[in-house]
Amino acid sequence: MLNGGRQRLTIGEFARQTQLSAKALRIYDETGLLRPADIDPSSGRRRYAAAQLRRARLIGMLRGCDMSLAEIGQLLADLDVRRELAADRLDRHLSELETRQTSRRLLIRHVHAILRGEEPSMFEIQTRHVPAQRVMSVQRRLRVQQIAPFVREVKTAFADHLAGRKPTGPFTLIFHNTIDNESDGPLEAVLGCPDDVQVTDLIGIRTEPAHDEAFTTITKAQWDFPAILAAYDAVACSAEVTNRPRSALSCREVYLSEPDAIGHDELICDIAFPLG
Amino acid sequence: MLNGGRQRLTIGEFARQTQLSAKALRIYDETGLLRPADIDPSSGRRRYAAAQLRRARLIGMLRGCDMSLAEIGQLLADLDVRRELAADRLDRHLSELETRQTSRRLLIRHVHAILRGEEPSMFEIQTRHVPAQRVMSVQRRLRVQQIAPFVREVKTAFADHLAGRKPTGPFTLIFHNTIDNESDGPLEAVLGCPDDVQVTDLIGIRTEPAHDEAFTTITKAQWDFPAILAAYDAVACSAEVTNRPRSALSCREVYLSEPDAIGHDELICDIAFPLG
DNA sequence: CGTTCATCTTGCCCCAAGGGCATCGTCAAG
DNA sequence: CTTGACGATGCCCTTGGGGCAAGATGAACG
Repeated sequence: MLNGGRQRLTIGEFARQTQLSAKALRIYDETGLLRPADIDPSSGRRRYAAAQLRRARLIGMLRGCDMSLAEIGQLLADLDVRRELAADRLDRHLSELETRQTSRRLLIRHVHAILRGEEPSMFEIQTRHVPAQRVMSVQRRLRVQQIAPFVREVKTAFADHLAGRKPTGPFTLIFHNTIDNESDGPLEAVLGCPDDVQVTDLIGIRTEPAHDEAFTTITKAQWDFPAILAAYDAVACSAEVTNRPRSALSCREVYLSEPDAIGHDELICDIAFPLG
Repeated sequence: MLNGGRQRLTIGEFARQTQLSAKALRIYDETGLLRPADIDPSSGRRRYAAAQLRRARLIGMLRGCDMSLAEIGQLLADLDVRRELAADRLDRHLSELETRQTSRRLLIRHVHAILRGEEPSMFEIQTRHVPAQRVMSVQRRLRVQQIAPFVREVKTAFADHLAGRKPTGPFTLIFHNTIDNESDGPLEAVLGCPDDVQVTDLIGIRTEPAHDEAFTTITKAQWDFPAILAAYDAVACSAEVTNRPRSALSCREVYLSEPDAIGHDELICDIAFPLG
């Protein structure tokens, strides 16, 4: 037989040889991740080539590593271009997994201390007064994965707008679930600025009122999700917070360092709860 | 004020103070994980007590550690009984996370070698002849989490049925995707037995045909999911398998040791592919 | 007192990555 | 030619919510 007559495997046979389910293979076909070598035009049956087994098993292993189909698709596209790109993507995925695991470990230590009835020893809670301050402000609704790009964008915009002048206060993320405005925006980024800085299309100007706040300073390792929940919990449970009424202001992260520029054990920001 | 008049928080206020979403709180209410302290009978509004903040934050942190709501519910129930039970459950969860991460790391090493174009160095593939053998057999369709209990049950049944006599072959799991219609193929557990052993309600008797097979022997660490996919891949990609036609027989795991009785670096089983 | 607007309620649809079932079409062996 | 094993498709289910709509309510303001 000629070209069209090469050995073809039915979906069941292919599934058996790849440890994948037929249903999964149909999904990989639909999403374009792994198209069968050809499809019988009369019956619609998928016919796979033996040469596709490698790719199918690779997909199965990457899924086993909790990589999403979308990311697997990108990795396979990279692989067709240059092997190193795919290897780099895999390395990035592994390092995300490791960061996440380290973070969960840290959080579980905190929860364990709580379950044993101990008071949180990993965080030192302090109190301070913050004077009123004029700030540049950008506010937006976004999902967890969109936070990092948003922060990068806003930092650039703030720096451009200051045009070389010094900010008058630290870069701060404010997590309000409530805003009297139209946008029910969860996240606001602010940066203290001199009096003569004006609004732009992107950047608003407002005055953050003076207040007291309870806070704790955390390292970059404690800042990764989900470990950061431990810090929030520690501040929220502290006597300073529970013994005074909560302020109408939302809780916030006050940055001391540039996240990309520091190591995991260096201090990165304060987790701060305004007090009423 | 008396009992009913204590300070109550609306769902929005409660959400803000716990870093949870209102939607999540409604789900925790529906599932009984965290019922509001009371509900306004006329408007149906949920009203939370300040004392519930601790439990809510605990739930948030456990979710951050990828614990399911069902398991969180069990942990909280344990917590009401005795603190140590909850702490033990948390430890078990962490150790599952660690095992999983170790396993993914191992699998990613294998995938990395593949991406670099190397041939798998972590597995030595061998070939052997397996003579025909009379076996006790139990076959069932089940999901991944059901495998361990099934194996325990079947091992006990086999041991009881042999009544002290020695099995004539190793305990083996055979993964046929091919028996029933669609879905994850059923799992068959077999154990070599003397000629006079008879069938029971649970246990069937059949003769496994003689065949050649390619196999590799793996450690317990390599046996955990998903790392075991690397071993399957290595055997499936080996010259022994690709250069000979596949047998009609399904691939299998031939056990050398009792999983619960060995350490992570000890040998546990062969991954074997029958050859045609 | 009424009005506004923020907030709350429920209900519905959506996500990934399939599992499982039913129905119907097809292929191959006896 | 029949039968039974496969395959294709479509629909509903899962987890833990996100998002939105419509309607009800509460509180603050004039």
